[in-house]
Amino acid sequence: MPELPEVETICQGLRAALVGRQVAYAEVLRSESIAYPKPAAFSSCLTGHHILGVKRRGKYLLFELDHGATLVVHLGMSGRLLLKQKSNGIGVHLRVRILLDDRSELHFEDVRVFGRLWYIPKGKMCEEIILGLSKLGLEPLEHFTGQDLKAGFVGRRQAIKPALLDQRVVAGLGNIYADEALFKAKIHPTIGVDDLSYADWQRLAYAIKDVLMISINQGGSTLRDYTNAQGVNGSYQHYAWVYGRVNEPCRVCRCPIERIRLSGRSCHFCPSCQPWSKRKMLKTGSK
DNA sequence: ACTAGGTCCTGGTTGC
DNA sequence: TGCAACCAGGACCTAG
Repeated sequence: MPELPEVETICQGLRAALVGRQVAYAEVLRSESIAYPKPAAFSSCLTGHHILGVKRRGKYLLFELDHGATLVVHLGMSGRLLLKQKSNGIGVHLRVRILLDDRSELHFEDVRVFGRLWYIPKGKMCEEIILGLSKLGLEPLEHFTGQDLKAGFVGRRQAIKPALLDQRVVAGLGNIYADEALFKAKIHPTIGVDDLSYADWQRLAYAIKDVLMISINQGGSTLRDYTNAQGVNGSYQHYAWVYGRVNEPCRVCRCPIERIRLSGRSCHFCPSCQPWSKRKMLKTGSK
């Protein structure tokens, strides 16, 4: 599942390979993968553009094109962007194929078809077309403090774990790194956002930055589908504190890691390092 | 305004 | 062995 570290890793790899390249042709193999404009228009609009830069915002990848246009990609659950020297047949999950002027190809593969691509023409802002992008909150790797984090949840009473998945507050966190950051900050995932102390928010902001930076240095996490643009797996999963480690001993206290269901998502934590405490807990759908 | 839960989608896993 | 049911989850939508 590509979250901020995985998208950042892909972004860095693609920037090195794609800046200066020209799109020779774009082929859409699955129309649902194109969010804007219509698939046929997407192909014709993209053709001929030079790629000037590659950036990341939250979990979105933005390819800056010449003549003021932008190609935006969200990988969703299982999307991958792979650089190929030439396509050896069409893979089952290949959704969009972009041929470049040096005969290399950029393949968008996506098993579960939750990923989307947008072509934003000159004169339009990405935020006009992509609602999710317009609402994105703080970039945790930029200036980002406990105060900022606390301010993002003012007036809310949700449990902290599902709250952290809200991209309108923190851009780029997903299920893996939300669990990891809460462990590192020693905060139980079901504690309400209105019940965290200032010290909690400070520890959490620091923990979010820390787990994201460590994962970027490991090339992200590979749990099932993810690889970088060169097809190489990430390795953060080998160092994860709690995510994907249900019933395994905590790396700090040896207490078995637990998994509950919270707002429809799996949630991993150490019941000893992240104690319930005396503070108010929110009702959860845990089983 | 906020929150929980359903939906999309497919391949892997589990259970009978 | 084979089939059906279930599970994973990011973003969006709807209902309460």
